[in-house]
Amino acid sequence: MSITSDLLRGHTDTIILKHLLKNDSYGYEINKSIQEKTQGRYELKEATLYSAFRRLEETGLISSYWGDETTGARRRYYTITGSGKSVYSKNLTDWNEAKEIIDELIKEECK
Amino acid sequence: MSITSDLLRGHTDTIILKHLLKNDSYGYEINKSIQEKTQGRYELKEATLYSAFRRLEETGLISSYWGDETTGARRRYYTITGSGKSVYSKNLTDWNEAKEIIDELIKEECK
DNA sequence: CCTAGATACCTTGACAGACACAGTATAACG
DNA sequence: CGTTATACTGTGTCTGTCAAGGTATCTAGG
Repeated sequence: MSITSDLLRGHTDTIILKHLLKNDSYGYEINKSIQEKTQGRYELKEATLYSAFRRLEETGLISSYWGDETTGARRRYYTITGSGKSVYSKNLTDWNEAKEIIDELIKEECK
Repeated sequence: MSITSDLLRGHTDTIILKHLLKNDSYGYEINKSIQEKTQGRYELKEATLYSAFRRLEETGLISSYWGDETTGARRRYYTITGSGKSVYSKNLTDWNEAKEIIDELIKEECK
């Protein structure tokens, strides 16, 4: 991973929720998708990913079911809930605000 | 604080380093400055701030000295080191990259 | 047939940053 | 003389991330 994980910290849940907006998905696929989108600059570590699933399910933002694959490894699919969708929206808003604040606080003034 | 602290996590050091670029400063002043700049939307908790100072000093990014105030509470002033300046620059670069990655990963596609 | 690699998931334990809470001390103001 | 503002410090806790290990299935190559 090329960028420090602390900068991504706190975004894991939002990243997952975003991936589930379009359609149900499962851990491995979400992670592959993240790697492709970022050209390998970022990947969720498995432990991080699956512990995020647990957290999100416990707080009711996603729900899950086992896929009915007759072949290959089993997959646990996740669905975003209504509450998950509104948390996603709020996180997007928060992120836009945070971005501004951080920029303001760390950018060098030119004078 | 209006935004969740996890979004700011990892930026504390950079925020402090940035404040020390212009001139030496001390904890209380830095925090006041942050609150003013963000119109109270963000403040570093004292424990966070002072433990960051300790961390930064241990890793040689800043150095410190006691002010010679003859009146009022004592102040510990901090100075950014050369190494601190280059870490600051790197953090700025990292942040710009992280911003793009996060945006790409959490923004809803319109189709 | 056997093995390596890709797919897919899970658990445990440790770490580090942020914070709540508590404490210390000085000066100004009514 | 008590409150508020200034200014710093220490202890202990919480939470997200990750390293490291494990399980199981399918595919392709030798």
